Amino acid sequence: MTQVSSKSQERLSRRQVDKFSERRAQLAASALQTLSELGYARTSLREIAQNSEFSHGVLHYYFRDKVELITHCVRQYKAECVTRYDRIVVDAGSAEELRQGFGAAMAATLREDATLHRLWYDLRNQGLFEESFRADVLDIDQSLERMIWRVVSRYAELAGSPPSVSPGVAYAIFDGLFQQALLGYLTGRDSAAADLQTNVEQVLDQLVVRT
Amino acid sequence: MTQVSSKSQERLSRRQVDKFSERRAQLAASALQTLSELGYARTSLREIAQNSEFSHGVLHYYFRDKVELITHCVRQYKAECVTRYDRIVVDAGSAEELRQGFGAAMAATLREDATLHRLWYDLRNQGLFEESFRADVLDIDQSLERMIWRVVSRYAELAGSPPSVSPGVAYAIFDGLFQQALLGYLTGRDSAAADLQTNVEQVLDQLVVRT
DNA sequence: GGCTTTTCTTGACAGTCGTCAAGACTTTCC
DNA sequence: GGAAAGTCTTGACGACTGTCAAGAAAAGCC
Repeated sequence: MTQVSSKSQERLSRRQVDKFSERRAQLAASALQTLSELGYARTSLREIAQNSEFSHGVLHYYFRDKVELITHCVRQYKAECVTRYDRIVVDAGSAEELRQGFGAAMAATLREDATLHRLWYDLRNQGLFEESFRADVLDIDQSLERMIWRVVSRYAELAGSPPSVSPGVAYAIFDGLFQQALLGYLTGRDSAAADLQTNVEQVLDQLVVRT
Repeated sequence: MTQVSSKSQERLSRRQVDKFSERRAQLAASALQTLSELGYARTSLREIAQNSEFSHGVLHYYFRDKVELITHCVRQYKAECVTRYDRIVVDAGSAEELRQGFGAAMAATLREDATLHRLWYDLRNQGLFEESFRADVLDIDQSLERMIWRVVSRYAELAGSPPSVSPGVAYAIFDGLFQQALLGYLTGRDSAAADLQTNVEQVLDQLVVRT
């Protein structure tokens, strides 16, 4: 954008870059909202623009194409959710407290962010078909696995017994439980969130070897 | 199609109905293949027709619209896969045999039917967005849960200890493991199938209470 | 054989899609 | 002030979508 390197120019440039990526983030937020409402298959750029305060042409000013927009969305989504349970891990003073905090937090995000989770599973699946999203999907998935492992390993530590499963298996298990609960929740099973909490707490307990 | 009830007419009618639903099944198979290759978002009726020996117009002769076609596909898919492990359950003479058979069968279907499984997860997710698929998705999901439970409960029986989880939790756990393995397998992790087998056998063992 | 019904193809329709270019508007800078 | 750079809108393009109607082709019937 600028090749001169005077201080004022640099400051200008930086400010512009900031503004540029601020708008990118703003548009990505609109895209994220649209995607979480409609799903990948039914989301168009015009629809995204209508959920923002701009016209559809501006998307190509801030993003090269649809793939770059969605990729940016996915990355933005990741940053928000990948530390979801860290607070609970740090604050928990006992195994029991961690267990209940984790179960409650999963049930809470199921209730509050259901459409966003639904989108994540949709996009993760798109990554199985389309090469373009694959790298980001795998990256986020690994981050989520580490996030879950922080919970499980800390729980084992507090409980005084080592975990009985690998990080990958632990993640797969809680992901399976969550996905099932999401299906139930979004199809109107009222007990879905409460059941999830119960199941998560029960399973977490079984993931450390009994002494 | 016919209101006369002479025997020859009935026989004709029945033959026609059979032929009609045979062709439906044939077209649904083409659709299933296309869907499993491209995913729901990228599959069009013309593409499906190109994967069959007919032209695109014929789809509207056998199916009211796209939704009915895909719904029919999903039902057809279900019939094939919902009894996948029943043979193993019946044949297994010991807990150990069942455990290894189940692990091997899961790994085998991961390798052989990966794109079909990918499609199933895609369509299950579409059910979270689109009302139209929801009923069939939920129906199939429950069938799968029962299928898994036949394995787990039989295993517990053979092992002489009751299961430590509910049918829903058992299904969620193995579904999570399988989905993770599918992600690994389709993104080129060579050990995905072998890992799945190991994990499934290990987890199944943990799902019965130790005595 | 001809007649009727079923089956399939062709071509068109109205609409939507991602993309992009031309230009208007806004902001920034000297 | 005016020039320059950045930002946004508008309208168009070719391609693709699901749907449907008209009629050709095939099969079944007497």
